[in-house]
Formats: sequence, structure tokens, C-alpha cells
Amino acid sequence: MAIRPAEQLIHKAAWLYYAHGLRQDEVANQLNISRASVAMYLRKARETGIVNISTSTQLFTDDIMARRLEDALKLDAVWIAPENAYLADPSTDIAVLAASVFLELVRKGDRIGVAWGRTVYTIADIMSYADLQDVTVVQLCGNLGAPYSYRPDQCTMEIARRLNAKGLNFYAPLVLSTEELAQGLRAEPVIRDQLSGISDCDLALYSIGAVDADSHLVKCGALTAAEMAALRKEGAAGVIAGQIIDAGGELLDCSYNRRVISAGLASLRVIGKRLMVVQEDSKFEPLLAAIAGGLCTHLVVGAHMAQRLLDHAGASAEKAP
Amino acid sequence: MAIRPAEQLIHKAAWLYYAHGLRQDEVANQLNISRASVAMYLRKARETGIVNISTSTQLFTDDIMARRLEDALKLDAVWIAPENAYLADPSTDIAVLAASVFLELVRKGDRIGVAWGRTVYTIADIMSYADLQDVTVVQLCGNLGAPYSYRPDQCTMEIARRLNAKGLNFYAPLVLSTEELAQGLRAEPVIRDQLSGISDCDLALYSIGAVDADSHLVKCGALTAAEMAALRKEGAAGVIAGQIIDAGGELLDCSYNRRVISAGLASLRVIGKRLMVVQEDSKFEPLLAAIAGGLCTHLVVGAHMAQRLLDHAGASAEKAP
DNA sequence: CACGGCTCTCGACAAAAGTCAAATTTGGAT
DNA sequence: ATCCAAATTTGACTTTTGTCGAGAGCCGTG
Repeated sequence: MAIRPAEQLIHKAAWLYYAHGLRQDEVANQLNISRASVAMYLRKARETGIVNISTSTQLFTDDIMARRLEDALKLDAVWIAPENAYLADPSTDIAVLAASVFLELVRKGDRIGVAWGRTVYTIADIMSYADLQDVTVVQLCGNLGAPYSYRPDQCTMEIARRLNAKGLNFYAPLVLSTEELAQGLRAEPVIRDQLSGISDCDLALYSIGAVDADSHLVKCGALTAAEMAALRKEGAAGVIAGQIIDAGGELLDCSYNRRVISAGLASLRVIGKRLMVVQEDSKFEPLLAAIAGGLCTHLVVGAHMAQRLLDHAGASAEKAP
Repeated sequence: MAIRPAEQLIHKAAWLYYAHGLRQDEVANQLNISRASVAMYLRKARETGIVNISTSTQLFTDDIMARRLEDALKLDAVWIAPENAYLADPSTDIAVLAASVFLELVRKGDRIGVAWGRTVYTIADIMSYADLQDVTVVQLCGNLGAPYSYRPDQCTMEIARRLNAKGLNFYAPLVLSTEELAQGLRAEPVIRDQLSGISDCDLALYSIGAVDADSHLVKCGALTAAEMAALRKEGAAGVIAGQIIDAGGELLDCSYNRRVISAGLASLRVIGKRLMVVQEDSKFEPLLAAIAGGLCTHLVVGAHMAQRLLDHAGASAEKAP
């Protein structure tokens, strides 16, 4: 009588409890098991996505500032996490909000592109579970063998796991040492298919990286701090899906970019919903670049960043007649 | 200090509790209110649809019988409520399941047609709340001034209320005394618009009525028991959205139908998702008629009814070579 | 300006849910 | 065949949550 507690049993318990509104002990009676088991099944049901608990993110878009930002930056939707009004750690609040927004944007049957970074991994980590079997999560860029837990493939897999979706990983390094090798690898059928499949995505999730010595690209050894500084002088404004963009949001013409295996900006721009999440206030310029380049249609930021964006947009509008 | 507890506060509490996973007392501290108030806000949040708790209805479609029924009857999806395995009252189980399925089928921006009957009202009554502001719920058929609580307009309004959606009522009686009057009324701009708007629906929810003295049409005085019996002899097989259909699922050619103000069968067939819910085993023949007439693409029934449908389909298949 | 009626809030109790270590069962390995 | 490790179930205990009636602030009215 201790067979694998068939998914069926979890489902029945969840059904009686959440849909019918029975109490745990009533459910236990119905199913002839102890109440403790019911409690355990219910936890599993939540962790498996058999039951879904979601809170509307309406409040964060209802904000007047969010509306104005949507207009000023021509974005489809903006969510603003009210800093310091809620929790001790505001960055967590942004990630929690981003996870909710993400789940709200996902539709059954969708194909989702996921980039990488601390922000993306944090979101994956706190995201609640869902049951979206016919969803595919694809990795947007090559891998970086880093000691961190937010490697591109890990971000992809973790999100796929949370959604009960299929995860498609990228079996290639993010950066190669020569342009020839990168070109050759991009032509490989396996890689080519993955790259060309990116424009079929319905939704993309990424953050933006800063061009400084703290960048993951430096930490993971893809670039040295000196190289990064040099690129900055050449006009580098931000990092998206492992690639370096200039202030206009276009790919910077540099050797590094030519050696990268990642989703082309053109493929990204084709994706219908591009959700960008920015936690750090320091990423103001990189974010401006990404927006300028049309790399984001949906935006989740903190109140402080929102205010800066709005001020900036206002100033630009004055300058331009 | 006893101002209307702004929706904002409810939202904040729900956010901290459900999205961040804080305990009620932690939320109470954050917001500087008592834990009891937090508990109350959370209840309101659930009742308003600010938080959504839904359980996957997967199990009920996974059933082998459901799959076979989908094939045999050429339906898009079938859900089977396992009778007597669950609760004392099996009909409640069907309604709870139907409500979940309904909520699962609704999409933001949808237009939903709702008919009327005890079944539909039961579903509305147990349906959990959701926050779908841009959804419109339209009434599929004219009104019947009945002493019951499941008048067409009530079904529509209740569902609209649960979804936080707009409700569009039909300000016309279901049946008129002469065909001329009915024709004239149908030509009225207000009514005509409502009728023509029905084919724009994305989803319809209805049940099927039996052709007997217990029918709502008789109880509400639209027809006498004798008239009903006569119609039955003329080939009436079921009642859908207040109209009488024959065994082939086509409108029966009779005076009553010509005097009715309701959604034409053609308009209904245009709707993408037609969800039919049947609670009573006695409605076997009416259901067969509705299916034959292509009036249903999605079906929720009890296990017993499912078995009968399957047996019937098997028998028909044998007869036809 | 005092008065009910109203809604919101809180403290305290009761009910329900979560948790843990021990007991039981299973399936596979020796 | 027997034993071990892993997984599941349970009863007892603790923590968390739901609820009720009393009290307090607000508002329109007499």
C-alpha cells in the first residue's frame, strides 16, 4: 500500500481541496489516507503546477508612471516595482514581479527564448511552478563554463523545469577564439537549426548587462577587464544575450561580437513579446541602448529606474523640437 | 483611520502573501495593520480575482474514455467527471469541473456567449472569481420572467460579475405570442446588434434541455406540457438556448421556434469553442441531437453519460458499414 | 451637534494546516 | 531467500490561519 503515490492521487486531493473547497481532513476521509499525507500531496500539487496560484500584476501597471513610460518609450507594457514601499530587499521584489509577469505572458503552445544572467536566474529561482507541457524553452545564446549557478543552460533548464516544459539547450560555447571557428560552428546543422528557431519564439526573457569590469563576460573570462574598457571606448553601451550593443541598440562592430554564438538581434526583434527585466539602477545607459534598439516591448523595472527613464525621455523630447 | 480599505491595500497584502510567500503576521507588520485584517484582505483578494487559484483539469481529459469519445464524436475536447468516486453529490462535481474548464478556456479579450438553465446557473454560482476586465459576456437568448434564480439575464450577469467582465444583456422576452411581433423585434436595431454580435463570440457556454414536462420552458410558462408533448411527436429532441432542435440538431420547423428571440444555430456554430455541460443522465437523447447538429466542440459530462455515448457511438459504427 | 447606521479594525479563541521523526512498506541487490 | 536503502505513510506536536463579537472612526440626517 505504499506504491508510488500516483500523480492521480495528488490530482484528486488537489481537486477536492482547491476546486471543491473541502478541508484537508475531509479530503483525507474521501481518499482513505491520513491528513498528513493530504498536506504532503497538496504541497506536491503546488510544486508540480497541478494547482496554480497567481496574483494579478495589474496594480503595477495601473501606476500613472507606468502609463507615461509606455507612451514615452513606445512600449507595449511596463511594470514598476515600488521600491522600499514593500520589502527590505527591493531587487527581490523586482524579480518576484518579473516572474509573475512572465507567467502571465506565457501561453500554451508558446516557444520561449531565455537569455542568461543573475537577474534571469533569480527570476527562474523564485518562479512558481506551472503545468505547460506543450511549451518549449530555448536557450538564446551559447554557454559559458562559469563557476556561477546562472550559466545560460541552467537558466534555460530551470525555467523549463518550473513550467513543466521542454528545454532546448545550446551545445556551443558563447565565445570562440577565432572568427573562422565561430562561423564554422554557426553553419553546423545542430547549431544552425537552434539559431534559426529563435525567430519562431513567441516570448523572450532577458536582462541587460553593463559594460564594465563587473560584467559577467569579464567574470566568466570571455573578455578581460581591459578589453571591456577598450570596447567601451569604441561605443559599447550594453550586453544583451552575450552580445555587445552600442548606444543605438545595434550590434557593435568588433571582433568579440563576430566570435559569439548567440541569437542575432534581428531574430530577437522578430519575437512578439520581448520581456526585459532590470534590477540594478546602474544599468541605466545599457537599458536606454536596448530600448533604442527596439529590443524590448515589455519592461519590468524598479521605481527609481522608472523615474530616471521618464526624466530622460522628457529631456530628449524637449531637445528635439 | 477607517477609510475604504483601498483596493491598493488588498493588492499589496495579496502580493506579499501569495507572490513573496510571507506569512500573514509578516504581512501585517509590513503594512502596519493587524493580522486579522490581513486575513480579511486575503479573502477579499480571492473573491475579487486579484489572486487566482486554479487546478489543472488535465486528469479528466487524460482518461482513456475521454480520448475515445473525442475520436468517436469528433469533438475538440472532452472532460469526464468520475461519478461516485469523489463526492456524495455527483452533479456538483460536474459543475465544479465545468467551471474550471470554462475558466481554462477563457482568454483575455474574449467575447463569451452564455445561455441559461439550472446547469449554467450552478456553474456560475460555484465559479471562482477572476480578473478579466477586457472580457465581454453576452446573453445568448431572450429573457423569461421566471420565479427561478436562473433567468437568462441572471446567468449572464453572474458570470460577468465573477469574471470582473462586462455583461451585455438582452432586453427582449424569449418568446412572443405572434411570429410577426418576433420578426419585428428581431429587426429592432438594439436587438439586431445583439443578435449579430453573437457570431463574434470566441466561446459559448450552454447546456441542453430535455423535451418533457419538466423542461424549464414548461415551468416558466413559455409552453404548456401539452404543447411540449405535441412538439415531441413532431420530432423535437432537445432545447438549446431556448430553441427546439430535432434529432439531427437542426431547428425544428414549428411556430414556437419562429416566435423565439435567441441566437440562431448558425451563429452558434460559428463560435470557435462551444462548451456544453450536461449533468443529468436523462438528457442522453437531447445531447445526441446537439452533437449531431455540431452545436458542441467541448463537452463536460459524468462518467455514466460518457459510457452511454461511447456505447451508442460504437453501435452506430457497427451498423454503418 | 448629537445620533444611528455604516464600515473598518482589532484581540482572543477555535479551527485548520504544516512538520517531523518514527514506523511501515516496497523493490531491488546480495 | 534475506536484507538493505529508498520512499511513503502516519500520529503527535507546533505553527499558522480563520472567525467572531466588541470597539472605534466616519458620514449624512434630523
